[in-house]
Amino acid sequence: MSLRHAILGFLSLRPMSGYDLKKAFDESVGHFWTADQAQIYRALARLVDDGHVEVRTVEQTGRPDRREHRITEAGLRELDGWLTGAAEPRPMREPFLLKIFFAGRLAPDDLKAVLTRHVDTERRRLETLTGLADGLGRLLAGRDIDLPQRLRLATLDNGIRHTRTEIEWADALLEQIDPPSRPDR
Amino acid sequence: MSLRHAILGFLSLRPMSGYDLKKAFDESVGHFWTADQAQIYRALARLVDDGHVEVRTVEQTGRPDRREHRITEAGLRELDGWLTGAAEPRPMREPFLLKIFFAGRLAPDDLKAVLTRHVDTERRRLETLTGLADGLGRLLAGRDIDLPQRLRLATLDNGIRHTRTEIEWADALLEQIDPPSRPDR
DNA sequence: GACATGTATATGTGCCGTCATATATAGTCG
DNA sequence: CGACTATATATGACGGCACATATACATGTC
Repeated sequence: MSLRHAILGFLSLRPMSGYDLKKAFDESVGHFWTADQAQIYRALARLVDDGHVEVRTVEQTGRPDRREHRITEAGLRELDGWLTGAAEPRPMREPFLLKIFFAGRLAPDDLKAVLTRHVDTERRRLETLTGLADGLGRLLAGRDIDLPQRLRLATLDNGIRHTRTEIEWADALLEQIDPPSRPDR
Repeated sequence: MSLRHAILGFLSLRPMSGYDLKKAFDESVGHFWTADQAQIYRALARLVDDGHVEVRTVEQTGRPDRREHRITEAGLRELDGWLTGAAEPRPMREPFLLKIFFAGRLAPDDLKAVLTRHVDTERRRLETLTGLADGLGRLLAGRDIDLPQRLRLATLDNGIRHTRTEIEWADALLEQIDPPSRPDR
């Protein structure tokens, strides 16, 4: 569902080919959304069928021709409807919490290992995200940041906050199940 | 993928029918995992094929017969492998962040409305979760809580923390884009 | 008496996503 | 020279998941 709307979102910024879109997804929303290449092309075909997008072939020399997709008026209306509309109820699925829910049968050391590995993964993710944020921060330093840019930064901030929360939670849980031994009073 | 493992998790606690499993999903992990009824039956069939689960029909009078599923030794090994194994790289997909990413084209009031509605939704979710936690807290008050129970509470705590984080983030963003007017000095 | 709800299992259909693969050319690296 | 990467689009196969629907009986409600 959302994939088509995401594509409309990108096409509202500028006309793009499927190839462009794949790069745009990976480079700009990659930290919270992944899109499969094959699926992008199929979604584009569907958007054209629905009249939300128009295509024209741009011939190129030395490289394959591009199929440039441009959003239509109907497509813009559809996009705005999605943007302002209610959130489609997304099915929550947290595989890691599922593991924790059933991890009572594990040996304590195995459980600790699972949690420690999780913290490591999340720490690495946090570094990636703060790295991205720092990079953008330096790039934009001084200038006044407009609303669209501010919103893009906000999506990054969201990831950073949730990653920090996840690390804090896992650390707290680790301490709970494996209290650091204390000298008796 | 995870659905079969989640089912193995439940069956490691006690033998269950598909109907039991559906209720177990909705009642105990419903706040972070949803499972479709049809999919549960298909997953069970597959688990039986793979030798991870055994079935026997329990005849009942006055109500339909139950097909009781019991985890096998191979199933337990599979479960433990999943529990201790590396997290399968789950594709991140945050539809709301996608909206925010493209929401720069909205009129400021529409954007504020989207964010405000989101905060409301998350606040309601927070109330649900804290309600659940309080209920469990009262139920377990005084007794000593064993590890499996502690882990189940931890999954709830995870949801509460992330929901709080989401609310804080959205509130901060709202203030950023709509600074409360201040009297001039 | 009709209708809804609970118990219980199962199939059909269609969408979406992932992975593999095909095709064609230009440039780069060892 | 051969292998790999980048540019660019497209299809086939397969699996998971959601939603609708079917069946059957008991009990509770208006």
